[in-house]
Amino acid sequence: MSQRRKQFPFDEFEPRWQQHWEENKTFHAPNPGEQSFDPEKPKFYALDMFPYPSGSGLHVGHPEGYTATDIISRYKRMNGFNVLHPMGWDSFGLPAEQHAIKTGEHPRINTENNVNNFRRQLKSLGFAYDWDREIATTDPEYVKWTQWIFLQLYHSYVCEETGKARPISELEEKGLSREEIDAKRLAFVANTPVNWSPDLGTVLANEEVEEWRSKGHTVERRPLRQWMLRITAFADRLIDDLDDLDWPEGIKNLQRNWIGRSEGAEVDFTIAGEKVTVFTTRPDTLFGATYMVLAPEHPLVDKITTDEQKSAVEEYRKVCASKSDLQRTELATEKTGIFTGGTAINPVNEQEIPVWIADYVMMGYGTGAIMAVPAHDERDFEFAEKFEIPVIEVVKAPAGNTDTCFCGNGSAVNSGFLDGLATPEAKEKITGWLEEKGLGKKTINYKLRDWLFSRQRYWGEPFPIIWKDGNHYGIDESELPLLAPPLEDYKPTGKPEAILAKAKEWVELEDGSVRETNTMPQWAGSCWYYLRYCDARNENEFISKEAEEYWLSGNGKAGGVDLYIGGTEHAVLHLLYARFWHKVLFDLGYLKTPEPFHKLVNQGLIMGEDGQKMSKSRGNVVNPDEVVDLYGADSLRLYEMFMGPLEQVKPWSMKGVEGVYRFLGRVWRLVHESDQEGNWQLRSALVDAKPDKATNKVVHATIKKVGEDIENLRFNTAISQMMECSNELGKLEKLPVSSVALLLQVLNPFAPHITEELYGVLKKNFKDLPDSDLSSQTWPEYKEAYLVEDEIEMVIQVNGKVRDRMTVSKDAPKEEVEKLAMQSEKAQNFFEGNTVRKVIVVPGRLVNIVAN
RNA sequence: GCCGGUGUGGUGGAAUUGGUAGACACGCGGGAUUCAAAAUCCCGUUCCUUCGGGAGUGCGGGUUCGAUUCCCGCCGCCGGUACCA
Repeated sequence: MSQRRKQFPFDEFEPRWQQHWEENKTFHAPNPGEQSFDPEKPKFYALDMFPYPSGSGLHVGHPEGYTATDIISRYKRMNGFNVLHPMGWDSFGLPAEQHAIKTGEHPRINTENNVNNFRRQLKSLGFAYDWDREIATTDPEYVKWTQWIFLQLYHSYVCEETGKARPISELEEKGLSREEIDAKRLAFVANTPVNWSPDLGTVLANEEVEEWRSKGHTVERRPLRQWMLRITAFADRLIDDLDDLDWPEGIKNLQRNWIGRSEGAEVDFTIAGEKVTVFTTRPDTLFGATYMVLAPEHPLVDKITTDEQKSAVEEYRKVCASKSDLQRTELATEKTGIFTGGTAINPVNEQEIPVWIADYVMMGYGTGAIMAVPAHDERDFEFAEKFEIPVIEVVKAPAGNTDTCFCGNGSAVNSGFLDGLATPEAKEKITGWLEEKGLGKKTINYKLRDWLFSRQRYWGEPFPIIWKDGNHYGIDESELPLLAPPLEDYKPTGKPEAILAKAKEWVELEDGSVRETNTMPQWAGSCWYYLRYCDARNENEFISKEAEEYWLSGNGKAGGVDLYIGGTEHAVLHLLYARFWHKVLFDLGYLKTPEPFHKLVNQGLIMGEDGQKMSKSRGNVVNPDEVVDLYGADSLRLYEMFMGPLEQVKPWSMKGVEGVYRFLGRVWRLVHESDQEGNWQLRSALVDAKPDKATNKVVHATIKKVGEDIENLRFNTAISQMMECSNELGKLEKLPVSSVALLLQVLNPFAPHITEELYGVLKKNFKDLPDSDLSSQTWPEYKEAYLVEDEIEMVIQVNGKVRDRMTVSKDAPKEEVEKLAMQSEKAQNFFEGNTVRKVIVVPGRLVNIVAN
């Protein structure tokens, strides 16, 4: 292939056009206040999930989503929108730090090298980014505002009445004590069991544990003093507001499940005179509770265990403690547990039931204790079977149900005053009864935990916090950004102590106070980057009011980003965290929309040519540089979009790239032909003449379809339509220039280089064409009149099977169409001798003759 | 187990307010051009067939004049998630 002559000189003109766009700032999006800003223009904000600039550079998965937003952006621009289409770098991260550990070199250097490589690669693909807005989360100016937003969280609490974030100063005015205030902050310090990874030298958020475990790192639980963000205070809003977003239903569900809201009741049992509260979603089954289970770690276990059970209980607790959470769930093929010897009193009927401990009850969810109703809970049922505990039916299943353990809604039985009530009513009644007697209350539980926000790493934003006399204080805004000092040695301390503790001079301040040494997780920067793009160079605010109002206006929609494209891997973490921060800033009055991203689209993974996930170890990774080198940027862009539907998983194929490359070659040869020496010259078939009917039809059908397909993100079918169009134009002996120009114009968002180049050739030779680049022309309008045909082909079916075809006038009345169909000899062969029962005429499509 | 997605030629895929299944490409076969090749252009390409036709969109039913599309019941694959009480 490398020996082969190129079908068109992409290596010459692609870099030239890229330079042209850069020098002319063609894709600069003016902000309010700029001279070229036009307040009349509607805005469109198309956002890509910014990449982590890894050392290995871009792979072909990156440009999939980027090309999609690029096509939309160019298309919207041509339709008169002021388009915000930015790019930046999520540049904090562990690999740069590990590089620093190995080399002793500051991670900033490695990060910058990687960013430079990524930028070079992206520019070589001709994306219409406004590079004036480029940001990196590691830039000191960016860190400044990340820390500033943290301080907003630190200085805020959630008002219980309104559920909204409010400034801490309100609590001070009310005269709350330091402790009381600290207990309400959105950013707070907690001494809780955390996920500590010795070999990573840091703690992890619950959400991150699985990812790192799967990469082979160990994670253990231990209590540590950590910074947390009170995301649980926003749980309901994070669920409810999903309804207003145009997101894939699957992603919304993932978030709902992650937050895991469940309504139920807390019920107080009594064990040895002590109150023990359990959480249940089925308070209506209280009469069927035949035993109780505590989590092995439950603090009451020691107290209630009888002497004869003591050693067995100790033994069991030890086994549980040695298992990680993962093993505990993975090995859960069979229920295990131990009787404590103690009993609990069921508040509803004063009955004594045995108390067990078992590892299927988790200390971290609900209250760490459950009432077990084996008749109506599969886990309890399995456990009761194994340990021969009585099973009492308290919910009558609807007729016909054959479940051995019925867990659905039915009507209450064996339940005293609840008998006969349907499950929902029974729930309500028993909850009311419990509340009346002071034995329990209605509660909502969430799986979502508060966000563990501190890390012990070097390459992250330091907390803008100092400690004095055991209290923490936010530093003054004027001291931002607070950057970490360079270190001699970036190795983790090995202890659960942050690396920054090594920088004694930086940590210890003159007045005796010390700096917080933890840093923020990588998520911090990506929580608000879409805001910064709107006003990337603002030195006084994280975003100006004017920029915010213009770019992030939802225009009636919940979120200001009009289109956000990226991978599913961020379905929960990034998208949940960013929504959380956005809501805090919204409550505090800095933002006008309650949600960040109105429309979200997930691009499907691009697999290797072998159908496997691309990975270095499999050796099936395709580097875009290689593709650009062989076929050019336009071919890569076009192929990425032609592969299949954007959201679908699909395998890479170099043969497929060659296919679209050949198509672009044919487009090139609509305008050029080769002379004797093999040089390209203007094609002699090109004429400055009016197109005929058929040509107009295909060209205008293409304008229509491509426009509609872009709006619906169906790029693959848009491209096949353009292929058909160019195939048709290629057959013409006299090719009207205006038709070629129209094809180039609709192809431009997909393949911007070759189309601009060819249009440049055309306009030089045909002076009637508009004298400007395609990128500054408006999207062409199609003429409906060209699309309709006078004569149409209709199918003749007999009993639903195609037997013949006929050509009729488009205005032919039904009766005439039917008559013509009945006259078809081919059709007659199939219904001869049978009775014609009816004839169905679908105008413009077919006639079906039903006969038997 | 639960949630979401998906199943169409040798391959990627197209077609859904129910109306010609396989658009557009890839691959393959044949031809033109060439000393030859590459590139290019043209033709063919779901399967079976006694050449009349018949079958066909994961499988089995149903609704309908007509189902890839709607309904019921299964199966496979991909992704996520899991003793959450």
